[in-house]
Amino acid sequence: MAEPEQLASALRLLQGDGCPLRGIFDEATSRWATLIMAALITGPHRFAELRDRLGGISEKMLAQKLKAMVRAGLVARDAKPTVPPQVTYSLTELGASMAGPLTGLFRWFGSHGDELTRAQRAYDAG
Amino acid sequence: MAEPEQLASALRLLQGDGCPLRGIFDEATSRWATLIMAALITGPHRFAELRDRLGGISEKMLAQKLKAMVRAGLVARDAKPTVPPQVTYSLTELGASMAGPLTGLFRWFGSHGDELTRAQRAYDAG
DNA sequence: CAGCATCCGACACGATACTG
DNA sequence: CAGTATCGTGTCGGATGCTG
Repeated sequence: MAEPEQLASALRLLQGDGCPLRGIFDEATSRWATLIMAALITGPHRFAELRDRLGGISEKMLAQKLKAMVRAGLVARDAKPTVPPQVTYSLTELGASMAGPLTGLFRWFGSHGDELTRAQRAYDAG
Repeated sequence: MAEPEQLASALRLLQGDGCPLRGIFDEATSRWATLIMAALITGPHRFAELRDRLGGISEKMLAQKLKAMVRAGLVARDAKPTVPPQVTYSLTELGASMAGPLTGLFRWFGSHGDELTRAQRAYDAG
């Protein structure tokens, strides 16, 4: 197969033999994290903006996921000490570097969405 | 920002206003699905091979996820009517086309894993 | 060997109410 | 506005045992 060794190493790490990356990977590719990343790719956003842009996420989950992503070094939190508080979230350099591969995935879904839904409908029909 | 329109459409779809793609996206990027895709990128595999390669997945989840991925048209199931049964899973053409963007993500994790764990450790220390 | 059925615990997630 | 606290529930996901 001769995959590039970087991929091979990623695969090995993902097999889960107590590797710490596995947890981070699960978190970073979890349901909301990818969508939050997508929302932040276009630039910094405030808490309420993210909540509105995402569609269906609860404030609890949003706060929780954002905290985890800050912890993973993907997202930067910038809180201005004003009243009312004004908190802005943005991608860190690390997060921005992940954005590239991620938008690849998003674009793929954008262009193959029809095939997916058609395949699924065909399967259900058969 | 001027993101390519394909990405914009993907983002719009992902906002979840009753869009059917959202469900498929959640499924395809769910915990095990990405890992199963990764395992299948290197070629067809049998059930037990996948179970062993994945590390930590239960047979129930594997069967369940494989079925969902077959339904989404990402994976092909080839069952030989022998005794004992011999079932091989492989990527469909659609699945293979998703593999590209996906390996991009995997490679990113392969090369930025250290930064992630370091960032997390630094956060926990602070 | 493949994989379905059943049971059950853990926790992901949402709704609501409350605080600085 | 940006969270935190608390509670309730559904789903995720593992362990075990059984079938073709």
